[in-house]
Amino acid sequence: MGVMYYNYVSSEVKEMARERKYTDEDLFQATKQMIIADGYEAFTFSKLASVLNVSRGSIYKYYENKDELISEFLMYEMNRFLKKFNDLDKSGDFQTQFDLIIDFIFEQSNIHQVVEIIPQIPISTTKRVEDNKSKLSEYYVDMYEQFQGFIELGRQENVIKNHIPTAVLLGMIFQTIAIPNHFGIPQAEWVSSIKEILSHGMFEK
Amino acid sequence: MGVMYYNYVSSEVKEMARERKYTDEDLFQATKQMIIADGYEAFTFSKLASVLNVSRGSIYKYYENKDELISEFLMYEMNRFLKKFNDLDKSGDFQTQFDLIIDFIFEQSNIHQVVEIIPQIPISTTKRVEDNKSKLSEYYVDMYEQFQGFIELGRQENVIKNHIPTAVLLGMIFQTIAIPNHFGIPQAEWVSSIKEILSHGMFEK
DNA sequence: TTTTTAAGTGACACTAGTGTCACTTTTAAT
DNA sequence: ATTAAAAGTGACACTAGTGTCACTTAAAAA
Repeated sequence: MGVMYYNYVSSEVKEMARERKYTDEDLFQATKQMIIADGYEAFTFSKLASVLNVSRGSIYKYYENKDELISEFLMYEMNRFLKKFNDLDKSGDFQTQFDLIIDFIFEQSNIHQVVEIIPQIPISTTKRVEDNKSKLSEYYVDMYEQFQGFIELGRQENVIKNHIPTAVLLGMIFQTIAIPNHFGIPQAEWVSSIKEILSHGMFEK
Repeated sequence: MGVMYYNYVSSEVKEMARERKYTDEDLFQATKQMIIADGYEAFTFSKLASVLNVSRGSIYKYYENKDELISEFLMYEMNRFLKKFNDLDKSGDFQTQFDLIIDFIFEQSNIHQVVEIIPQIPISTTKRVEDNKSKLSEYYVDMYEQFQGFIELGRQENVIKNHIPTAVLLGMIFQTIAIPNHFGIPQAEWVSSIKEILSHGMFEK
């Protein structure tokens, strides 16, 4: 079963005990920063506890270990991403949606670094971690299918070249958001250049 | 300066002592596998020693610590890559070179994961590491300039769109080689699809 | 055969992180 | 005020890795 949070709503709960020093959001936020900065291996309970200004022991009240915490964090992030994605306006034609989706992916650009963590979680001893891992791969398939539908629309409208496999198209779109902008080109120019290349290539016709 | 290797050639050396159990190439090869598989943080002398079937202590004969070993490994890899790159035929027109270079980068696709390690080496206490880090950034600039020259050629021949910044073009080219081919599309189709998108985009004209 | 010397070993003391748990603190309900 | 119970703490025993060093081994040269 799950942990009983301070804001848990249930007729069973008669007492609330003391207030928490940090919310799940605080914890996931800190986790995200740490994982984006230094990756999965460098993440430790010790560092997390010191960022949150709590004792390391208190985190064990909610998560048995690092893998469990990170798998819960990934669930939270994936959920958040998919919810926002589903809220996008799907009514326009392909060109409109293409713009909307590329802009959205750039906005959510760290989802890339987050998703890359999934395969790094080792085979776990605890059920909660294994459950989360299988749910995460479902989410991944869900996301892939959404994007596949989008590509399908492009093919139907004869905007997208039919001989290029969907996997390549989606791979390109997702990978390009991770290009490091070392030279600090302004975001607007950066995004529009990438849209231009994805749409019509680098070459003059 | 440096360590005296078993195959060191010098009039000073009168005796060779025992043969080494592993060459630098063995060591760098193992290091590469480990870093590509699990990243910088997960790399330990303990694991490396057990892969090489030697005692951990013997590695300290050649490298003071992990940072030093990895910085030496990166020097070796960068050197190897740049040498091969310089050997490419630079005589053809832009289209010919474009094909040659994309194919080459795909062949050397793990250079990407290797180069990404550079900024992860922390500020070091030892001179050898700091020297290597500054040499590595020189190599990086060198590499960047080579590719810049290539883009320049494309612009002169009016093949490449002039309004797209070089940083975006190079970023695109380098990033696309890292797209994971999850669905196992045959290499030839994969590469030609990516070339097609880079050159003329995903859209029908 | 003996000597020299680099290569390699494994034990030692050390550090950073883990997971646990008896204990203290805080709060809401009685 | 008292009490129940979750939140939080810090000390403990443990594990995995680090860096060092006196020692053993092997091979080339004398």
